[in-house]
Amino acid sequence: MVDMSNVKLRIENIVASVDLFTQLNLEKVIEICPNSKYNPEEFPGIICRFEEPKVALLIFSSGKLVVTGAKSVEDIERAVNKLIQMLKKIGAKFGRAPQIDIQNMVFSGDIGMEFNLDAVALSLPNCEYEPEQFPGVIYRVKEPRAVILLFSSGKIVCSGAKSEHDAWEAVRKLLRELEKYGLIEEEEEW
Amino acid sequence: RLRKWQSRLRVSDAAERNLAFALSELDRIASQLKLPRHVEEEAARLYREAVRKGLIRGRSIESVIAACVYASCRLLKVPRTLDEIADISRVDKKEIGRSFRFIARNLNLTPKKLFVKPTDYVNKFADELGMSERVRRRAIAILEEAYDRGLTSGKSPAGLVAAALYIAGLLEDEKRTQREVAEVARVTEVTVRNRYKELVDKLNLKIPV
DNA sequence: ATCTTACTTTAAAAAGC
DNA sequence: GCTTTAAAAAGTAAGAT
Repeated sequence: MVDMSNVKLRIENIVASVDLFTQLNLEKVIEICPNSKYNPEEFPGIICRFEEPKVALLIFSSGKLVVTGAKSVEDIERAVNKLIQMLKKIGAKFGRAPQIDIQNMVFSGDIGMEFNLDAVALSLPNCEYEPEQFPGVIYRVKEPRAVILLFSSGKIVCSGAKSEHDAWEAVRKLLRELEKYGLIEEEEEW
Repeated sequence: RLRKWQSRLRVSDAAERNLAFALSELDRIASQLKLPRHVEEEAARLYREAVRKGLIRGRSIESVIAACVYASCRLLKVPRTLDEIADISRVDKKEIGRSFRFIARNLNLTPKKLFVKPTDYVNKFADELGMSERVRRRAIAILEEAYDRGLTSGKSPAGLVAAALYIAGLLEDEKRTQREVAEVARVTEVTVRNRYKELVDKLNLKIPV
């Protein structure tokens, strides 16, 4: 069993796609969104920012949304409900509850140990390490699908997971591989 | 029947034209960088393999050729910075880097195969700076100790070599300015300075004043 | 020289080019 | 493929002071 007791993960960002099941007139929507931007020439959606909960929303005429920057699923639900209340004042009708799908979760974390990334890159299969271009090792986990960036400090970034459980599973797989190739116990002998 | 034949001819025509363009671009880069023939040949081989595996889709021929040149240099241990290649390519460094990582992933060019010893970069930069064998040895010794002390992970190899040569130059009385080493290594003076500070501090190097 | 700001990498969706 | 959005990691870069 891989020891995960010293491993930490902290959620940094959640991205969700949402369907409100209502067509929207973006020209009208702009006027009720305080800090928003809408340039159909460069991007087809309204870019709107909420301060509470602190998220950014991309609003499309199809009634679909992308909500980013949230630190919890609850933040996303609150943001969507807040937007719905605003849209109701502008006359939008909602026949059914919005559908919210978590698409991506980004975590920052710490494995609690330093790494010699040259050694990791030499023995860990299917990893990328180009220190001239980026300081971390890039490791792709197939199942659950996620990508982990591993830095020499032992700090990590895990993205692509659709749940916290998947993120932990992905990190567990990375640790199993690191252990399998003898990259875990180092410390003194670099 | 005839139509099918013609379309096949057209397809092979386009493929040949693309290959001819790619190889002429490769020739141009190889001659400007004065690359040895075997490096150019390996780059051509990598490019044909990339085409065979359909890795060009969604990427420009020029970025893939530049990426193959860089990969070939790495595989054959002929030190060249990505910046040098980007200088003479129409594609920017970022795009070449992306294509390079993409073909490396798909042609099984592992970090191990692509690894170029810092020693090779020491010699390349020292050649350009006209520095002695004594300075090179000293720089390599500094780099080895830095590696053993865990000071190199995640850092730019070019920046580390530049700083090591700068320090070795000071220690062996063959000084080169930070600006000079930064220029050949294609990093900024600030990077040389940062690596220099860390190496001198953590390896307790005594720099003559 | 040092500071601040910004960009490199990862993931994913939205509608349209 | 690209466009836009958010956020972290650690390194490097650029422009200002």
